[in-house]
Parts: sequence; C-alpha cells; structure tokens
Amino acid sequence: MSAVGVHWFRYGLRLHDNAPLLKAISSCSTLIPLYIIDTDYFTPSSCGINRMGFLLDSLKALDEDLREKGSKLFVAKGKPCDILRTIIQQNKVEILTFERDTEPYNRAMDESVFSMAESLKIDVSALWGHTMFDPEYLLGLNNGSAPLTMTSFQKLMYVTGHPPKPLDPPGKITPPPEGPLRCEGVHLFPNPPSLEDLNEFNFKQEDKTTWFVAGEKEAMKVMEKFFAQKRRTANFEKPKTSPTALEPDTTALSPYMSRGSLSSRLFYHRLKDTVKDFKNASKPPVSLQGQLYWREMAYLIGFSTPNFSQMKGNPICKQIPWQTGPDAKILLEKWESGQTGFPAVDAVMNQLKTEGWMHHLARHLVACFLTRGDLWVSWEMGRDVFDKHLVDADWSINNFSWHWLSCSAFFHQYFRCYSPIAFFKKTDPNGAYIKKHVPMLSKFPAKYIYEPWTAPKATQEACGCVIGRDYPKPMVDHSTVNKINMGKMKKAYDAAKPLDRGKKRETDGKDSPAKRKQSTLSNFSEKRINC
DNA sequence: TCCCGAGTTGAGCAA
DNA sequence: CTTGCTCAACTCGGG
Repeated sequence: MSAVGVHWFRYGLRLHDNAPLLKAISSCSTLIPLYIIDTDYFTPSSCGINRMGFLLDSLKALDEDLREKGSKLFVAKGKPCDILRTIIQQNKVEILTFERDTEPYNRAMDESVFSMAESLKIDVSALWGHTMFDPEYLLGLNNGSAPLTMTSFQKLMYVTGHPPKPLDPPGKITPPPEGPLRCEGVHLFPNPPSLEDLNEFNFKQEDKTTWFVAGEKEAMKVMEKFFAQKRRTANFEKPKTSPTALEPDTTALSPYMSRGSLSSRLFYHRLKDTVKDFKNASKPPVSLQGQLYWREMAYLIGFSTPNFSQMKGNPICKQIPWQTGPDAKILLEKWESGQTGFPAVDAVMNQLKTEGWMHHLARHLVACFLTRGDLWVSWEMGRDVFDKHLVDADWSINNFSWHWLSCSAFFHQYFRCYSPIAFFKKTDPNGAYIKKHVPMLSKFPAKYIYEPWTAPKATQEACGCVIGRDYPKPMVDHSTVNKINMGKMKKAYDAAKPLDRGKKRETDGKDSPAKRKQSTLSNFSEKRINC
C-alpha cells in the first residue's frame, strides 16, 4: 500500500459511481488525479468555445470536489500517451486506473496505454463505467452483435434486468504527492485552466455564452429538481415535449451525462425510485428510462460497428450520394451560421451557437434540412458542426442521430420529412422561439414569422427587416427541392436493395425499369457467388 | 419463402 | 382542440 498511483480522468468526471477511482484509492498511498486535454482530439477547428468552456468548468468543479476530500486535480495538455509515460516514469508510479471507452479514437489510445504500461511493468485497471452495462457483456448476450432496432434492444434490456447499483463516492481520497509533480517536458497547468490559458484557441471568457453550469454537484441539483416533479417524471414522453420551449422542456441533463459528471446508473436507479408508485407511468422508448435505452443502444452500436462515424465502409449505413465538395461547403456554412432564410432552421442553429444545446426535435429539424430534406449535404459535415458547438457533444449519440435523420440507418421512412415552415407551428404558433433566437425578426406578426418573405414589402419595412437585405431570402424552395430529394432517396434505396430479392423482381413484370435493371444485376451477382 | 405489423417525434386534410 | 386517414415512396423481424 505504499505505491504511487495515477487515476486518469477522461469521461467519468465525477466522484460517485467511479469504479476505477475507488480502485485507485484502495490500492495506493499517493494518488495523482490527472486530466489531459488531448490536443489531437480538441483542436481550434473541431472544438468551439462553449464546448471547451463547459469541459473546463467541469474540470474546475471536479478539482473543487477533490479538494474537499483532501486531493486535487492535475491538468496537463498534449498527447495523453506521452504525458502518462512521463508522469509514470518520473514519479515512480506503479498503478494506473482509468475508465474504458467505446469511441474508436479512445480505444486505440487504450491499446497504446496498455502496451506502454506493460513495457513499464506497471499495474493497470481499466473499467467500464460510462454506460449502464459493459458493452462487451451486452454483445455477448446478443450473439456478438448490437441490436439495430429499439424493439430488439428493449428485449435485450429485458434479459439484463436492472443495471448494477451506482457506487458511492469515496469518503476520503488518497492524498496527492507532497510538493510539485515531477513532469519535465509536460505542459502542466498550475491550476485547472481557463479558456484564456489555452492560447492556441484564442478564446475569450466573455465570448462563452452557454448558460449551462458544469460539474457533478450541479448535475445532482438539476436531476433532483426534475425528479421532485414526480408526475412529470413518471409521465414523461419525449415526442410530446416541446422543441420550441424557451426553457428546456426536457431534463437538460445531457451535458452532464456526456462528460460523465452524472452516472447513467445513478440516473436509472433514482428514476426508478421516483416513479415506483405510478401505475400508469410512461414506458420505453418514450419514457425517461427509454431515453437511457437510446443512449445505451447508440453506445453499443458505436462500439461494434466498423467506421460508424462515416458512410464509406460502414456496413449499416445506406450509401447515398450526398454533396461533399466545395458546393456543399457553401451550403453548410449558410446552415451553420443561421443564414438559410428559414427562421425555424436559423433559430435552432443560433441556439446551438449561443447555448450549446437544443431540444432533440430541434436537432431533427435542422439535420433533416441539411441532408435528405433540403440541402442534400453529407450528414458527416453536419455531425461535425454539432460536435463542435454542443456542450453535450457525444460521439456515439451524435453519429447515431445523424444516421437516423438522414435515413442512412435505423429510420427508413424518408417520405416522412420535416417542414422548415410547418414543424414548429405546432408548438409555437406565435413564433416566440424564433423571435428569441432570430431577433432581427422580432417585430414580424405571427402570420409571417415562419415565412417572412411572404410578408408585404410595407410590412417588412414596418418591422425594420426587409427580406433579402436585412435577413436572407430562403436559400431553397422547400417543396420543390424536397420532392427532388425524395426521388434521389428512392434511387439510393433501390440501388441498395438486397441481392437475394433479385429472383422475384425478374418475374414481376410490373416492376419499374430501375428495379428490373437491379434485379438482373442481382441475379448475376448471385450466380457468380454460387459458382 | 412470403406476408404483415411495427416503427419514440411528418404534413395536410377532414371530421 | 383532438383523432384518423392518406400520401408514391421504407426496412426489419417475427410468424
């Protein structure tokens, strides 16, 4: 028990339900709690100020929580593997603990860390903890593959039963080394850094606009405040919540879940306890428990699907000829900067920039608009924009959702399409949400708020906003371009029809020429395989 | 092999 | 106001 240990925080920025941290505490006499800002993962082009600001605030909160228990957080910047090696060698570290992760980038890093630890002959404990269940356990229960529908995922959850109970936070934490940490050549911050301390990003604290308050304690507060509304918790139905509410109509816990400031197991069991007396409580997939299932499913699919973050080489992703070149870049830029000319779309994109968060259905609207609905831009490009600005940026869930919305996987009814004009009228007929996030339009009457270009010129003048001068004209004609895109979707789907249906198609004289052509090709392929 | 029902969250219209 | 139907158009999975 006289060993020096390092607990490397990545996600799992919390003290409760943190198995690798508890392991470290119980097995060493000096403990270095360490976070490394990975400068390959976070770059100025991939990470915006609100996302980074929320992360840094989470680190600051974690440092304070550690200090209350006799420890502190060391924060370094650079390449995690190099930094870990230096700190391990220079401080005679014998034990390394961290939470395992499902993202390909982090898994590759885990492998390097494992082999580095082996060569340095130190003890490593890497444990799962970001999801309710170990992903390897779930895959094992399901013949080694991830369910691709919620129905089949729910069956899997029926087999597992409840997830394990969350672990209690440690009472006391093994103290850090006395005196400064030995880490020659490592960029170690004297304290958890501020935005200004990351000089390559050129961030200014006053440009951070998200209202989310970071940290484990805040996460608990937000969660308990929501669960205190027992009926609301029990009757929660996600599709019935409002994407245009000025205050989040959902729990808004996603930023804490994504950083691991809140454990999904703790949320699960607190939820179960809260709704236990309600006979007619809502059920998955629409209930709050269902929301945890969606998260778990996205993580499992992200874990087990090759090339999940791209279309090419991704076995579950429909191959669709999206625009990706310079033309797409121009469209993407208008979309990202809230200049599409559709107030609903622009409001959501502005909320993304200012708050770093939008309601799930608002994300649907703009994702559909960018891809299959209107602009026909690759979902991967939209995914990157979300990832850059969201305070709840989450690799698995973000990729999962972009598959869904672009009808690339999981959801296939491409003829069901969100209207950038009609969709928000259901929950916000007066356009209060639009007026908040596109202030230029705040004087427009409700009648024209979703289609300001249809307002008479005199009205536009009176509202102090002339369309085409002060606010853009709509960049596409939605109903025209939408019909064209559905045709393209049909073509892409036809081209992807399974080979083994060829025979039936060949004998079916009523099939379209496109289908017949496909069937001929299919039979040909089938024969070749059989030879 | 084929058929059919289900699929968290569409729009537009009629009743 | 809600509910139900149609719209050209889907795939998956279970029986």
